[in-house]
Amino acid sequence: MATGDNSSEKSLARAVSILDCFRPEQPEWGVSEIARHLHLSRSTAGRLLQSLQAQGVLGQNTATRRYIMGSKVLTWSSAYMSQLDVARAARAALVELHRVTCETASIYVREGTERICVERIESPESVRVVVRRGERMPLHAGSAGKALLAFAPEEIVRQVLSKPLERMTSRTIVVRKQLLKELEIIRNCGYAISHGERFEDALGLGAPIFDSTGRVVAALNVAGPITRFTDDQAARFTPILLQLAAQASQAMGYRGTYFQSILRSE
Amino acid sequence: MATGDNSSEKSLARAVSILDCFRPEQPEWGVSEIARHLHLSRSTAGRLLQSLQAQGVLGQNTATRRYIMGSKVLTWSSAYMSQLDVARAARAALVELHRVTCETASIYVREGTERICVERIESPESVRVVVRRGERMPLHAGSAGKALLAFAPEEIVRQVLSKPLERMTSRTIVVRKQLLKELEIIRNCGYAISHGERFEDALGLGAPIFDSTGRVVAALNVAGPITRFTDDQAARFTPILLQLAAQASQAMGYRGTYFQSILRSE
DNA sequence: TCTATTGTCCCACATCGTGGGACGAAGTAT
DNA sequence: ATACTTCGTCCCACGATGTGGGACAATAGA
Repeated sequence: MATGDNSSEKSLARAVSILDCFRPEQPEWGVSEIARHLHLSRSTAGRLLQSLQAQGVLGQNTATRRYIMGSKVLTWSSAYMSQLDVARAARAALVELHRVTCETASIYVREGTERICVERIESPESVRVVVRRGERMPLHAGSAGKALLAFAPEEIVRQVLSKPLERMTSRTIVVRKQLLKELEIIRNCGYAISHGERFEDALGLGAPIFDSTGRVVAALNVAGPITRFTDDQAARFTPILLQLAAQASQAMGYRGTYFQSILRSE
Repeated sequence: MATGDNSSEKSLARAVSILDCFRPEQPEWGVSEIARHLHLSRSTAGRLLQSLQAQGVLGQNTATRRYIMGSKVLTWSSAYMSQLDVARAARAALVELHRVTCETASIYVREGTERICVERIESPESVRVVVRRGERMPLHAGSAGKALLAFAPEEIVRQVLSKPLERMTSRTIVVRKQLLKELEIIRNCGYAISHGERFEDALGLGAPIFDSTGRVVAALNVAGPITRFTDDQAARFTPILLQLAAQASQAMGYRGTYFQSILRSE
């Protein structure tokens, strides 16, 4: 997956792997640095970087001559977002969830056996859960991940279980049987709760968003530090979360009665 | 600018122009469609699209075989954002501005003689100002644009004035002298106001954010439909906007007294 | 049903990308 | 200050790599 040499275009593949080097942890790269990192000659690395800059994909710190991401990728990502109508449909719910809870609220979609944060509003508090748009996380850890997994096709659950469940914190569920039981509970409750399974010391709530065909297309999530986001708070927010997930599902064209049956039984 | 054939890499340039086709207005493309649009042979277009998909840059609607943006661009854009520490420093201000006003709040940075929306929280209302991350707009129209321009280097002002000022709405300032006078006023007030200059029927407020060297690095903006966002409201929100711009500037390392002098004189 | 258009595959050709090496500039240690 | 390393860029000959035409089956539309 790291070196997908499946494609024929070599220079293109290299350009992509160059772009992949630019990450929040290290947003700036020099020519030789890239060359070393990707085992390229400096000529090649330099020329590719120049080309990418000429195309506006990369920018350059004129002082240090080091390269940084360019603003073009923002435009691309907005194209991605608009095609993902989940994000559009769920945005109102996201804003409302954030307004009510004042905690970090986010939306995840599943891609294969991972989930990706496609939108998020962070808590204004200085101690908060931080997630970045585009960040990938596992499905088995964290409320949003479990919510996605609980309603995913069986095939996906099988794939997730076929590999060892990576431990993210001391409370991550790593026992297969326990995870399956948890997914069952989630299907009954309509939401998932995570006590520090993904981030130590954080509590998270997650609920599925369905589309018109009844498939899960996303998970709505809110998470905060346990010092502030207590179980009492979580209990208060749960019906709101479900209400908003129902509303977002409706916006996606969902006409089923899953949420009604859950909310009635509460 | 459309066909930057400055770069040597041909396939790379083509790949980039393919990616540029994916826009919110048309997020899905077929092979032949792309080939026609960019005057490529179907073989070439198809192969490039396949490669881009293999790299994870594009996705594919398996039913229609048409291509869409892939989630990788989200990761790239988060690298761009993190390198832009403006966004980080100003996020708290953005959230607060949105919370207080319940209108669409956004952050713009200048790039050449344009501005780009790098972050935004949309109003939960159904009638609202809509801007997309990565969207480019002119500097002379709209509150955030004028705020950026008012504090930009003279060279930039000259460049903006050297071309005709494009009319975006009936109220856009298109007379050079009038724009210069407006910029003067903005420097005195510390903020810019736009009555439908960029979007017809919208009112916007914009304030500059400075960094440690005293240069403007961004503009903080809030905008809403005039039916709801009246002049009275604007007057109430102005000191808050200035306060938040001051706070964001401080987070960027600004130690000047510009905002104090403005806020004192109010 | 027939027809037009789609996406994919194959292949010969030459264009385009490649890496080695040389160069001056900038930074670092002595 | 000098010597040394490391930086980004440039040049160039070689050949790997990307190219477009055409054929193909599959699909969509009439």
